[in-house]
Amino acid sequence: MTEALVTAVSAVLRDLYGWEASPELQPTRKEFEGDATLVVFPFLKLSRKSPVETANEIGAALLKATPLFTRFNAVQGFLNLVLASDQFESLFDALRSSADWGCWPVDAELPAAMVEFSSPNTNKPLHLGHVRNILLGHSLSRILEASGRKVVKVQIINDRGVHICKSMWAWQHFGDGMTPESAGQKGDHWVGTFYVRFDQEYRAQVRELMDAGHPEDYAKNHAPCMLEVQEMLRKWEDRDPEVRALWSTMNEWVYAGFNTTYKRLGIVFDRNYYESETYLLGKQDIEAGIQSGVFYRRDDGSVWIDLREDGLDEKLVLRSDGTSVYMTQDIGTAIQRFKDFSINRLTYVVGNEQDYHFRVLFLILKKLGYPWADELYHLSYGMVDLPNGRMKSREGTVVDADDLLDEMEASARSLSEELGKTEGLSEPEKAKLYQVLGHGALKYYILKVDPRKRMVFNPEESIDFNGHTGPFIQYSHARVRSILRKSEGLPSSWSWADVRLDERSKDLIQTIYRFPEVVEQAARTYSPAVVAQFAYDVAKAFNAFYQVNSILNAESEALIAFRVDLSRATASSLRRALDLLGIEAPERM
RNA sequence: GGCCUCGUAGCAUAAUUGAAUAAUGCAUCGCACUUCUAAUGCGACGAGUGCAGGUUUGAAUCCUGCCGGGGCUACCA
Repeated sequence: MTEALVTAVSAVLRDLYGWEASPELQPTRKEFEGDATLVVFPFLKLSRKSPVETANEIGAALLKATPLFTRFNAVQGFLNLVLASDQFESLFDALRSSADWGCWPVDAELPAAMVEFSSPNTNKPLHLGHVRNILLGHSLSRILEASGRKVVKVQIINDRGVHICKSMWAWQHFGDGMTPESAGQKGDHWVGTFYVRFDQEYRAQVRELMDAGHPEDYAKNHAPCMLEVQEMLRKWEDRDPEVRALWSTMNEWVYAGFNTTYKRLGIVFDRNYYESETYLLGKQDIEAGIQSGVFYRRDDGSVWIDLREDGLDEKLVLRSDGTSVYMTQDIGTAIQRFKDFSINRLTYVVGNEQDYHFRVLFLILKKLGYPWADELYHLSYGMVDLPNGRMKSREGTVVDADDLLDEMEASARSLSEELGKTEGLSEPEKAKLYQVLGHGALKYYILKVDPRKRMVFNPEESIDFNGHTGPFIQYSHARVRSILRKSEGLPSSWSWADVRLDERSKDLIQTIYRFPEVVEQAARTYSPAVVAQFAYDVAKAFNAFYQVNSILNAESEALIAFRVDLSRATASSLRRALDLLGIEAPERM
């Protein structure tokens, strides 16, 4: 709803009842006549009349006060207002006057917003869970940019610790000196096989020790391979050149693999943080915090914070031997980031199993007195389940990201060829199209769900191209573009004097008009799902319009020109909305 | 045990953060292509929102209890 409507309605409410708050106008449900609806229940105590009488009273006053409305009807406590046709005309004038309707100009003065996402470990390839994380992080970044912020995208790579030492140990023993190239494997997958190989070896050794009569605890702590891995970790920390060399070689393999997947998904980071460089951060901040009384040291030397007054527990921030825990490092890294960049906001895209961690982290930073602590946000997304339950690596049900993308592209190919839609395209064009469609299906399937909710990933539904899906929206876009291509050279001038709006056109205009509010809401609620819903609404509204209105064969030249303009606005809104989701909009499909 | 979270048609998701007869898609059944891409549109069928109370003019949304799923509860997060 436009400003004008809201101000007109509030003026009348002030006159009538002395009501000062801003009224809530909502779109009228389709089953009633009207475009905007005012809920009148809140005014009953002031009007001291029945809901219908009150609605009629307000409606009559509005008609008298403003030309914005032509009619109204009162149904129970709902006042349905019919907008004057010229209101839709000005909506359309507004939305097509802007070259990028829906995107707010970037405020260069404002510090950037940082978004951390993906943040993988370097011991195994990316899987479906990372995919949700990555898609959310990327889309959120785009949405924040569209809402007028500069954005800094970062990931923190967990490149050190026992996990990578396990892979290193296994490669030393079973790798035969082979590299991803010589093995013909993607680097992250290659390293991942050694992580798995280590686990097999470890379990065998534990079993052996137990068979020799040792208790389970002992066996787990004394398996030779595990002792060697721990020794390797110690050497890593002592910067042993040999260990460090192998470590960086294997991590490089992994990064090459990750980068291939990121590139495929269209993901770019502005800055990578590596734990090997940040894991010592935070200790000084803890010391400082002890001085200021935020933390306290126990007799054994460990350092804690007492959050019981805040409804949480006591939390360790430094071990008794002086080494860090994750919290220590996260405190230091957050502080570091505000030094590294001119930012005033930091969002972590991390699964909801870490809700507690982030509550504590943010609270600690607040207590340490950082003014930006209020601008930290944990976009806590739900786990991705498969139709038969949770992904379990031990049961081999983990969905690999690369495999998934392959399957999506293959499905797009077979479906498109079955429909015979790709005649005349070169093979590279086809490959590109199938990638765009397959990824579009996957991305939309994941992003249309509220990030906070746990979701079920059904492989069969995810490759669906009909209904509430990415390809449906892409298809709608392609159809509009096809019409626009054919409209080239036709007369393009028209005026409102020659055009009267039908209901479908009004719906379409009203839908597209919401774009800026949608972006604002998506940014405010950190929810790409809001944009996903909008894109679907636009596609549906256009298809409904298209079904009953001929565009290129409309009755008059003016009407053709108008409808072409409306189609153009539709296409660009669709393209931009999809772009905010990280989805490409093909010209034809 | 404590804390956090979720429970909406057969399935998957919505519901502008408290408003109208709970929306959309899939599935099922039916209708519409000599017309700008039918990967489309239109219609039918299908839930009263886990259960029981409460607050409110009004509750899927808020409160209480119970049932059920998930997460966290380590000097790992």
